[in-house]
Amino acid sequence: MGLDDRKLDVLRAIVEDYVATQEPVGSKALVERHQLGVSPATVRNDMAVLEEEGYIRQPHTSAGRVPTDRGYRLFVDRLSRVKPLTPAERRAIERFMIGAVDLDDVVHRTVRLLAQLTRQVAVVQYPSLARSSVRHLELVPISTTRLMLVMIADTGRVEQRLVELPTPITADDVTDLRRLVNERLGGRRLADTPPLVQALVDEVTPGLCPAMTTLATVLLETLVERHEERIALAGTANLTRGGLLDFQGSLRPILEALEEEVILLKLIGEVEPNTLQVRIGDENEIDNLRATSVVSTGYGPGTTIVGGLGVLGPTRMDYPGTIATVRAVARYVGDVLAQN
Amino acid sequence: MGLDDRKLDVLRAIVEDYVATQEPVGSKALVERHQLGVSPATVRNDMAVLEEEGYIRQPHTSAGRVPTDRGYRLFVDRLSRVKPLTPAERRAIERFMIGAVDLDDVVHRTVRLLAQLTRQVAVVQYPSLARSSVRHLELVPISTTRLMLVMIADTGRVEQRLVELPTPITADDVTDLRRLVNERLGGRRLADTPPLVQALVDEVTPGLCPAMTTLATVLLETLVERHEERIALAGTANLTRGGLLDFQGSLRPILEALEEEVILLKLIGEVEPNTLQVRIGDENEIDNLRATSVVSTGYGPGTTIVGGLGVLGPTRMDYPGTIATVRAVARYVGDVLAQN
DNA sequence: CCTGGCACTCGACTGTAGCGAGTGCCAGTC
DNA sequence: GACTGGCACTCGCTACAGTCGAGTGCCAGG
Repeated sequence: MGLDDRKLDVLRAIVEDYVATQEPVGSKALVERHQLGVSPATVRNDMAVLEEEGYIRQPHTSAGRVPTDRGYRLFVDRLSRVKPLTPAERRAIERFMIGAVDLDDVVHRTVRLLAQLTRQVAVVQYPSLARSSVRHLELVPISTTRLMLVMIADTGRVEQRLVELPTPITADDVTDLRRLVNERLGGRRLADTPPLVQALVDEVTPGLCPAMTTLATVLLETLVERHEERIALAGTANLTRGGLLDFQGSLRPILEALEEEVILLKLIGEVEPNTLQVRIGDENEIDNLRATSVVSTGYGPGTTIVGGLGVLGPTRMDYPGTIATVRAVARYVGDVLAQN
Repeated sequence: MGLDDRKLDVLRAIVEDYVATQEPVGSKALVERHQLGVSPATVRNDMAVLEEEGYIRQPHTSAGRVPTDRGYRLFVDRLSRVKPLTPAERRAIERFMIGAVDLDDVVHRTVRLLAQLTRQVAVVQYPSLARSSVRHLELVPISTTRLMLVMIADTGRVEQRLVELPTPITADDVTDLRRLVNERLGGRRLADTPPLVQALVDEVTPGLCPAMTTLATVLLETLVERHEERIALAGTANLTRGGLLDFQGSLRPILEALEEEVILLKLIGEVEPNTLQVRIGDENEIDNLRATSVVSTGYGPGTTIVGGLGVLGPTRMDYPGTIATVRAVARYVGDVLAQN
């Protein structure tokens, strides 16, 4: 397909104008607002080609052009120029993180910051347990047949769970158990623990066996299998910007999708190192989100990745700006985590 | 003001029909659908009086009547008949809680259950720390100058916070500190701890004094003053039911309000024992929520109250049903908590 | 005090007409 | 061969007039 430079310029201009005005853009307006150096008629010819190739379309016969998902894709891949953050934005990012006291706090601040800067819906995954190591396991006796199991991961996450023991247990037993599980599991990656946990049961003195078995079950179940992932969300109110013009008036499916943790995880959880993903409209696998775009990336201390974060908005979004912000915030959060 | 029984019947009929159909209700339709035993003309006269008194109003001159906030208020206070839960609802509530493994789980399940049953936005406050007692304080050494402080409350809540020590500390020191804080604070209501924490600093051996001071600061700051309250939210998608007819098309302010924890707390956090609150439209103090009603109550094991829960929806809501559901769910959650 | 009847109001809907932004095409120019 | 100006055409949007009907208020009579 012969898309010469000018046609690409035209596409870029269309995307930029449409994103800015939210209105179909016509040939005349285009030459007025951009230095294309040609007449409207020429632009119209280019537009006809772009439309044939599926990069833009006309909402109605007598309206201007609007980019298609494919058009946005081309724009993102080849046409968008990097948009550096403004000093104000940089300052906002830095100021925002000062005084974060724990992981919860960091995550909450991050998600709000992202929502505010991009003026879109922001999603931040807590550091994934699957990518964490055990820093410490604490057993707190609640009663003789009840323990509170607290796991502290190296990423700062803390998970707890009540353990109902089949037989009573003494304080000394608890100390033994605590030492044992920490010896064997401490420092290990959570993903590697299942076989080790199994082994623990065989290793324990007969008297502690029932307790250890229960404990092992809980460990495996809670920390490895079940809702191991947590997610924070902010900025849903931003969906209503653009007064229902985006999303053809129905926020419903989007809000529904955003309530499902599983879906959110799919959106931002599957990240490759050093990658920033942009999923535009139809490229999203979730039907409810076919009218939205998602910009996501991974974050973590240094070069490792412990979780994902991103934003979701109308396909008509400011891609260069959003991409720059998401990338910057991810990097910054990584730095904050590295300090701990 | 002379509102005889029939006028009240008329008001009730208007509220019920309007809630069901979402359309202004006229005199003719009213006599057809309810056994009022009088003619439309009579009903019209009654309506005129009700309108004068401010209980109903006409959207346009030639339309039917719609209840005002004041009308709903009267309806809720004096006219609504108790609507018992359906067996299906009872079953849903019970089935929902089976297998809840910890407090987080209980809260999440509850909020989703509420949203599902009432088809509205549901809000559940975690058991308030202010109303909790300290069950156990755990100090986990992360490095020689870092401790993880974990507080376990009797309500099941677990809060953690990283403590950055000014001077290194030995494992034995940690043991001493742990014993000391638990001795003095264990079993105490969190609200009563501040003076005790202060006293702790003076009581410690000189070598531990700097560490204890820092620890005390963190304790006071995190556990008593700062974001001590947590909140879970679900069902925002339900705001879009009724296709933008409620809320005159602008979800914006509502979504914005729902993102503010402080606001949510105001909505459901201030509860008297054994009370169920209904705030209708204008009765809400928050401007953004003037078009909504909130039904909330407290919950807790036995007769004590540890937190609030409730739902938020359009003023045009099924009050009897919502009230019954909120009450039932609150009671049920209390029972679940009592078991722990 | 209730009722049937009647005139009236006014929003919702329909159909028509004019406007204008935007297009596609074509003949002419560099 | 690529670009341009001109022109006819399309079609959504707005305004306006007309009709319909649900619903009302009022009044006279039972």
